[in-house]
Amino acid sequence: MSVTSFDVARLAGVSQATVSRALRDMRGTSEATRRRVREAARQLGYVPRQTARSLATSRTRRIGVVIGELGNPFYAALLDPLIARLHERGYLAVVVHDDDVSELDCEPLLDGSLDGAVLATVRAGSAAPEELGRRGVPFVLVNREQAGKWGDVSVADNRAGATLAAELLLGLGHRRIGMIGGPPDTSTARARTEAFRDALAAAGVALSPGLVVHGAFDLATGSDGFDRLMGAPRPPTAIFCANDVLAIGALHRARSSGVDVPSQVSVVGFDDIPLASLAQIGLTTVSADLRTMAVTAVDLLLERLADPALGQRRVLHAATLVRRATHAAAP
Amino acid sequence: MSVTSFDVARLAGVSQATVSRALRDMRGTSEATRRRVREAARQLGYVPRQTARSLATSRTRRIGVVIGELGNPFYAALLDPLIARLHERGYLAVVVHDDDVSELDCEPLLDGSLDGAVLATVRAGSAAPEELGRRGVPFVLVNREQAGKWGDVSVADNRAGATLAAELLLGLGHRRIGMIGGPPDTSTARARTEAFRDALAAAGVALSPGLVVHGAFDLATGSDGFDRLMGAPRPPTAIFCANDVLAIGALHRARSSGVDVPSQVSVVGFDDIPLASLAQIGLTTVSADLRTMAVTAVDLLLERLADPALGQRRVLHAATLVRRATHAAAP
DNA sequence: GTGAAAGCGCTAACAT
DNA sequence: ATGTTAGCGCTTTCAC
Repeated sequence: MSVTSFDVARLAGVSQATVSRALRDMRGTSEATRRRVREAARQLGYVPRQTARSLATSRTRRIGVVIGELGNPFYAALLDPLIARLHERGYLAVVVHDDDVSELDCEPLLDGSLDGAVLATVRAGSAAPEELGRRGVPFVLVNREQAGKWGDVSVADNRAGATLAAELLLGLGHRRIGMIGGPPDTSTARARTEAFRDALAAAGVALSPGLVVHGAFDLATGSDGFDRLMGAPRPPTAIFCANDVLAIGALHRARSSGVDVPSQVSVVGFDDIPLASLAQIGLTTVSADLRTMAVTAVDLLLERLADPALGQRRVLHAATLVRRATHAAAP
Repeated sequence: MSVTSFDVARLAGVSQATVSRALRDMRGTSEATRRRVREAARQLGYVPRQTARSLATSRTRRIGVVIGELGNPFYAALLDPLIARLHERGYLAVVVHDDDVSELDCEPLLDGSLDGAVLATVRAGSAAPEELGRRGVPFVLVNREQAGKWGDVSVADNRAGATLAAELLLGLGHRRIGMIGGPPDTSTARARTEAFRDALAAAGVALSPGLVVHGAFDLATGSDGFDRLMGAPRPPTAIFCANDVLAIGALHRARSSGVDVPSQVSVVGFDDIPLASLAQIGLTTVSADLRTMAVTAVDLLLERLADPALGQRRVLHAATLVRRATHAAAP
């Protein structure tokens, strides 16, 4: 078929094994033969077959990235630095689409075609971490986490972040506060909702059940949630959204229904995705530093590949408040 | 190491070859043994090694997707349906990052680890198409194209789209019109700019060189371009942007510099990325139907894998005008 | 420093 | 219908 290391060997007048060694600059090959081999390889346009190499070494230099719909700007914002970092460190990203509703098919992660995996969409009931752990596939959880004895973790300090949001709104004099939460089986939605509720409670403010809605982390949930909250008998003067996508959905509906933000109602998000900083949006939000979170996840995983004996690690990224244009004092 | 088809064979009391056949439901295996083999495989948690399979068959069920920074919402909007479609058809996407400035490293596309490639970022001088073509790696160009004797093509009808934009603005009475173009070595920027210029000329309106700026397809170029155009001695009353990202950058600057769109200046984009339809943006643009373009690209490629003798094909997707809130009659 | 040879775990052609 | 055997194209001992 196409050109193999045997062809290169023949042209260079050496054995196939020497070609293999020379091309990988292994010690135990003279500079002279290296040059001859390299020249022969160049002449023939030889590219080592990765599949053969993988079969022989059990390493593929490919990492699986399990992530949701990229139409969701949050996932796009997360995937970007993941891919960039993997690329920098000499790995290719194999994207495994997880629609976040049907159970993930783990087989592509277990068939030996990957050196490890980055899981960005685990839920409370996800089987993948347990499955990968038992089979010895190294992985890291990013963004969302799940208790378990395997896998490193790189997540935002969601509790601290939600507390910052609560303190901002309380400081602005808000007392009737609503929340648009995410899926309760995600660690992010859970931690953010609970910490926000706790922080309000600490100030003697209740997060009234009638002013809390839940749904998927998407624009529609944000829009509909905004409607529901503002349609309540006594609507809130501020809304905390469990992530930016929800918040942007809420702002969308605010605009189309003639509610002014922030004079009538404040809106605060979480994540600080790139969209949030667009002039037209100017969302006040909690920054989780997505880029650092992603880079850390990749680094944790690659360190583990280098040293499988490493203990389980969990990196919590500090959250900071980003004040833009969607918050104001309570009316 | 881990469990192989030999282990399954031993447990099921058959030969390894029979395991291979049974698990793939090949004709020439009795239903009884299939059941036994499947049961043994289940018991052992056997997953066929993809690398071994690939080495034996020269097929990997993986497609490379060469694409730019996903921080750019256009690429995210394009990658989403590409991945989804590949997934639907049983393929995994291996994302090969192309930073759009340094020369792409083709090796991952040539090392036999991919059945084919989708190229989304070709430029006039890109070597990849020629390289892949010569080596017999099937590929498809999506979004941007390049002349050449290999590879199928799935692109928008950029000329027709730009003509629609010109007609819209002319119809609104604009005569002093500016343009923010993209990189001149991309087929999209080129076709859109030229067709726009031609359409204006046909109406006796000149696209004055002083009112045309070029740059990368990013927000910064849109912002800076807007500044430059509006700072001209006689600023335009309408600006056509070669894509939505540029247009959103322009809108961003318009807002922060107190220029009202569309009463003072109209802005029209191209692509209709999801962002364009956000209420806060409401960009009037030309829809290229990204999703269909992506799905078509994948289908063209997979058809070619099934039948390599197929002639070269080029699918042009109709462009339509999407009227939102950034266009108005000339002041 | 280099060559010979034995795998890696499958698929597929060839027997039976 | 099933077993035997020969690859696929590398990496990696083990000799020399």
